[in-house]
Amino acid sequence: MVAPPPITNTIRRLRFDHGEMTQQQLADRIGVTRQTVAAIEQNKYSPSLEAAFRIAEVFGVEIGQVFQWTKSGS
Amino acid sequence: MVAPPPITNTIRRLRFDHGEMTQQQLADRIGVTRQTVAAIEQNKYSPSLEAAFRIAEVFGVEIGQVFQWTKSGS
DNA sequence: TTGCAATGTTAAAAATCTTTGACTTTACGT
DNA sequence: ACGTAAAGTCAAAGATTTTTAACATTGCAA
Repeated sequence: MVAPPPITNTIRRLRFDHGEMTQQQLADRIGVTRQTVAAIEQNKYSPSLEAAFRIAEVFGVEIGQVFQWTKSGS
Repeated sequence: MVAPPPITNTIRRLRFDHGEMTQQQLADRIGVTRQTVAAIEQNKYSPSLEAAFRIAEVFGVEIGQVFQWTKSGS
């Protein structure tokens, strides 16, 4: 599949709302690479559930406040 | 898959709390196969973020009420 | 202007998730 | 006992996510 995921996110805003955290710093805290954070921010693909949990934890919010799923189709 | 994921879930309970929904019925509603639901229920692996969103929607709860992430050692 | 940190981007390989198909087991009703 | 639905399990193939490594672009400060 080459279609972008129907899931958007507010990671970029959350990073800057939290001390202008860089992609690298976020990547280090959630245990993925800088490129992975960049790709997720740009909705190239949506992360694993575990990565999503870690990101939400870093920012102290619920997963739903980081990722927005637009129930398309159906 | 080499190690079980540090994410557990309450799908089995939720299915039975919602009219004894079968794995097949849940699978149909979230767009995956029966084997995938079975594997997730048994924590063989954790699902994609999109699958997690769909499951939570079926049961009308937040992702955090379906999946529990135990922030273990990292 | 030059240098540097942050970010954007790509390709290939690795890891993980999902499907398909088949077979087994369990539980329940007749 | 038999038939059936639901669930457990497995292997191989397919799809998606992540890593690794490299190079390009942007913005800002000295």
